[in-house]
Amino acid sequence: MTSTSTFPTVLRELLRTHQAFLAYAATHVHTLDLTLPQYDIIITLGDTPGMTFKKLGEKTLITKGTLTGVISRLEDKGLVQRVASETDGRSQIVRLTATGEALYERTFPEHLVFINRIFNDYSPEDVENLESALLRLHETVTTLRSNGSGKLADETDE
Amino acid sequence: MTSTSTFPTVLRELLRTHQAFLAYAATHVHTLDLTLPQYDIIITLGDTPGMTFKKLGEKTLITKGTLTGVISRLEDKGLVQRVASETDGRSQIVRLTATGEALYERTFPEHLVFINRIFNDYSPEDVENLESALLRLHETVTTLRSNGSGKLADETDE
DNA sequence: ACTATTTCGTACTAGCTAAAACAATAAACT
DNA sequence: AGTTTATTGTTTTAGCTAGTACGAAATAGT
Repeated sequence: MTSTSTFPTVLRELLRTHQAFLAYAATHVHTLDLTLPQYDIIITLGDTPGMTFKKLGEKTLITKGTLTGVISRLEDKGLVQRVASETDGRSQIVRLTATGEALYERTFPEHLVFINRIFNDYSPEDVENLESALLRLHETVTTLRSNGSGKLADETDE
Repeated sequence: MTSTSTFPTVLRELLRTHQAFLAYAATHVHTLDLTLPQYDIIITLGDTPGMTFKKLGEKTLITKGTLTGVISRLEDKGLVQRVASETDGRSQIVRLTATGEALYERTFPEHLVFINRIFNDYSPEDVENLESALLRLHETVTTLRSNGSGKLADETDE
């Protein structure tokens, strides 16, 4: 490491790529007058009878506090609705309204085409390699986080 | 592609990995009472005579509007300062104060160790492969974005 | 039954984000 | 010179984000 580098370049590239992908996806979603998280909710609820906040948050990677706001905005737009759970007094079921379902049916196929265009020039192995490389990094980071969280300086040897 | 998948799984994994990495990096940075973007500014300015908002934004991937706020908060903490450019009446130079410089000197080495721990079990080729895979995805997305931005259905040929 | 703990969604805070509109300055062009 | 046009940083707006505290309901433990 000669390192005038700040974050190692691989990680900076992870941020850059992530950002570029979000910007790309947004170009399509914004034509629907929705934000990316909002559309993520729509396509997650599409073809389902609805689900609890908890499950919806797990699938979309949106934390519950944030989710409350996103769902409220979608409710204002008439695309989703909250229904009290019958089995659990604490839970709310979120599901698409008829309008939301119609939006999903109308736009999701073209959204898939739009997204999948990215991989036009990828072979199936290319995609798989990329995915497993990301998974490895993900798992490495997660493991580190649950172990030596916060502090370092413990030791460099081992 | 059979795809009942929402976002293709590779891309969802990109988001997840990105998110996991940020969470990991944050565990260290938060011990310094700084946010991730704030610390990113510190280490970008470290060992430099300062730079304009424009350049700082390009390096950290923070847009100018956001940058104004981040810099102001760092200024309130006494870590950076704005200096009017002598050559360009529009430009402001941002640079570390003595306190900021001291913080940088004191914390950056351990930050590097903390981040580089991620790649302990990676061979140099592993790192390089990961980086080039990300670069390929990045470039693909960027190219698509500048071409068929927004609309699809135009044509699949070219 | 009765307290204690956990879980679920909401409310609130500080902060990041992109996008658009703006004022001041600079550069380019006549 | 004087008039566009572009660039720089700030402001404003709507929205996402994590984190914390909260009330209500469920579960566990006694």
